[in-house]
Amino acid sequence: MRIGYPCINNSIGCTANHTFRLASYSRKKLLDTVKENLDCLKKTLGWNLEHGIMFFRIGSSLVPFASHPVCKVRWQERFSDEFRELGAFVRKHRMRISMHPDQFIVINSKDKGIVKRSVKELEYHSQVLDAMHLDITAKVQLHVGGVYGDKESAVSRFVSEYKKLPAHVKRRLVIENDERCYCLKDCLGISRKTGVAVLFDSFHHECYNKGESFRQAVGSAAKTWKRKDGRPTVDYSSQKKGRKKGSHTVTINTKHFLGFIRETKGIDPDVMLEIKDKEKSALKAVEALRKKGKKIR
DNA sequence: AGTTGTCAAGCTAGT
DNA sequence: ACTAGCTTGACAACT
Repeated sequence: MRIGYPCINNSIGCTANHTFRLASYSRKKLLDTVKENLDCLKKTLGWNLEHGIMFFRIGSSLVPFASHPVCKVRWQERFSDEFRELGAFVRKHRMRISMHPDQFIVINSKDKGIVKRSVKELEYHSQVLDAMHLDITAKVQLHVGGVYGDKESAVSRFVSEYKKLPAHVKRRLVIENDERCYCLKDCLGISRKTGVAVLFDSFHHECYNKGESFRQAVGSAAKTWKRKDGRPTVDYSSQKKGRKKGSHTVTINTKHFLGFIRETKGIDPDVMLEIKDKEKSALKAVEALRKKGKKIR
């Protein structure tokens, strides 16, 4: 079992998420920014290793505007050495990497343009992991998308768009239950139609579910993962007190977390903590699990 | 140097 | 009609 956090480490004084305004795009600006981001990513993974955190989500702006028509730079080739080195580090230490395209990526949209741009963005995400020469256990996780007042049609659009995706995208793509539109049951239905693996999000499940316990839910999602997909991964968070339903907690609630982990016994997924204070909660989680005698790689 | 409005992109529920 | 929330964070123009 690995513990991870998404996109940014606030303890090390750099981020791998530098971007810039589209209006100030230039070839040089892109190259400088990517170099800076890759340097920081290396530093972040080094810090993670030192602290026993073996799972990390790379932010989508690692290569800003990579899927935008403005970007003509062959960044995979330009930075092939850097990507390869990062990937070698990940493989050497048996770390896990994931990515999560943001909310604008909607492959079941009714708007063909949105679908097309979304596919481009999915290709970019896969290309980053490909450039690192990571096997297909490095996943790209995506929400199903919009409902548009007719879930049945929206699902069938998802299924048909999914089937058309390039193979290099499909082999990394997993779908995640969300807190409003597509619950775990919906995702499992899509999985049956497509073979796509389902990444279980515990907090979204708490917001929107069909009465399944954590244990049942984690178990049924895990069954959609094939051997080649690696250990199932789950997202974990909890509600921020006093805020709107769906707000992520600022720091980990250790008791709630350990309760969740207890429900995953025997499945032992890799756990991504979607919590605002990022690496701080990841450290708390690792420590809490070690105290319980859990083996954390 | 520090603050604040704005940023490529979408959708839904709540006010 | 408008905003919060989602991986909210980071840039860039302003005090």
